[in-house]
Amino acid sequence: MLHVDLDAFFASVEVLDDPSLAGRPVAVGGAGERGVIASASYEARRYGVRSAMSTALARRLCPSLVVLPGRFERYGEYSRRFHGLVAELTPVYEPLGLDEVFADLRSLARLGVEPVEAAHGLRRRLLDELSLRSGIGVARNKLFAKLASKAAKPRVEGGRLLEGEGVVWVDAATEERWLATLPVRALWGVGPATAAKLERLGLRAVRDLRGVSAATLARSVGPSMAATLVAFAAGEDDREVVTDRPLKSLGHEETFARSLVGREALADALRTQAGVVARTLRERDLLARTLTVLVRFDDGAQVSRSQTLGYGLDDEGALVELAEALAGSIELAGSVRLLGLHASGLRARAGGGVQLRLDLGTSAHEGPPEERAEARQVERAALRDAIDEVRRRFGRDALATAGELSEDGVEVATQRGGYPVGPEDPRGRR
DNA sequence: TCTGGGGTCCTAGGACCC
DNA sequence: TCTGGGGTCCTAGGACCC
Repeated sequence: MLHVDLDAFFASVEVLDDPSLAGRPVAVGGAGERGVIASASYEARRYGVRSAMSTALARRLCPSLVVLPGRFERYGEYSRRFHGLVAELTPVYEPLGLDEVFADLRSLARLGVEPVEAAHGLRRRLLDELSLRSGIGVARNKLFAKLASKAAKPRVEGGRLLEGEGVVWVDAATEERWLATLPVRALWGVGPATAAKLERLGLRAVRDLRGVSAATLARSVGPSMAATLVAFAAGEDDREVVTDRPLKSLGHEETFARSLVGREALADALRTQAGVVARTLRERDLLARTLTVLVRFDDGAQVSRSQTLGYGLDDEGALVELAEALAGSIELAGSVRLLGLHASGLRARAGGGVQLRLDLGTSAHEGPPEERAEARQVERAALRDAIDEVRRRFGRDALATAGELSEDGVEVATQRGGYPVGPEDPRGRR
């Protein structure tokens, strides 16, 4: 098993696109008061800047830090090229996020290819062809490969940057001894909460987990995590490389620089988010059967409301309607720091088209509420497809819905017999 | 001046079906 | 009239990953 982890990926892409940043402490993340660092160059890490740290703290540690907003489409381009190089090695690979991948080299090994040599070759190509540095772990399973890639990376000690080995191979003789000394927190799936529970049982190192029964662990961390811990502590990990994982949910959430007060502000933000989620669904030809609205208040309390329908949605109007109903069932216990909208229960929109109802002659639908809602949804889907097609051919601004116009603060045209058309339009819009 | 935004998986309780 | 046990699906919340 191979695990490849790109060094400081987002920050590295920014430096590649703007060489004047080379050698300077660079971070990608939110710049505002509530911003968080997503990626930091090693120059920044020398000052103690780390990902997941608040930007405010990072700036205190490193006043010269260059903080850049994320350009995720650009990172996606680099990520696809990264995956392309891995794919030339083997088709049996599994991305984790944009900057990591597992690859199963067993079939390659049967052909006589040395996994460690393959790892060195891949690392060389990433550097030569994409100018990206990486750490690669080679081991018996995912657990050790991931631990090994971490060990292969550069690290900061006492403000000094130490070069990594680049490729680390964990062999059968050393893996057991090495694993025993690691803190439980190093294991996949053990975060702050689980580590604290284990600490209360007096379990700090992986070695401590050995000899503890799954039943004992399960009382603290649940049956699933207990089974995982027992296996990992023994160095066992039977997780396979899964080459195509279907997307299970997608969403959009936003932490506001200034918390929202009142239902009106919440509804406005929700409409914007429904637009983003609807567009993403349509871009990927997906329908969502479940919608979830998530609210976090200023005091940190978090509440969610979700509903599952008997049919899938991808239309902005329908998403807005449902999202507003869900948000309406949340008691506003203060100002809203974060608002999120998530779509799940995803399925492919068959053939890029929509099954029309045969009795869809007019919009005066009859029948039970759910059927009427479904009929409206089908109509909207057809309308939305037409709008998407017009915009694809003539540009995003070629056409706007009344809803979008009123959000812009532009007078809606119905009162005037039509929306103004032509270059003489005082608003400068066609 | 505490902590973002993209996701996955697990748990527990309730409704419902056979 | 009261009842078991197997199962699925939904909802809400939490932990974790990058």
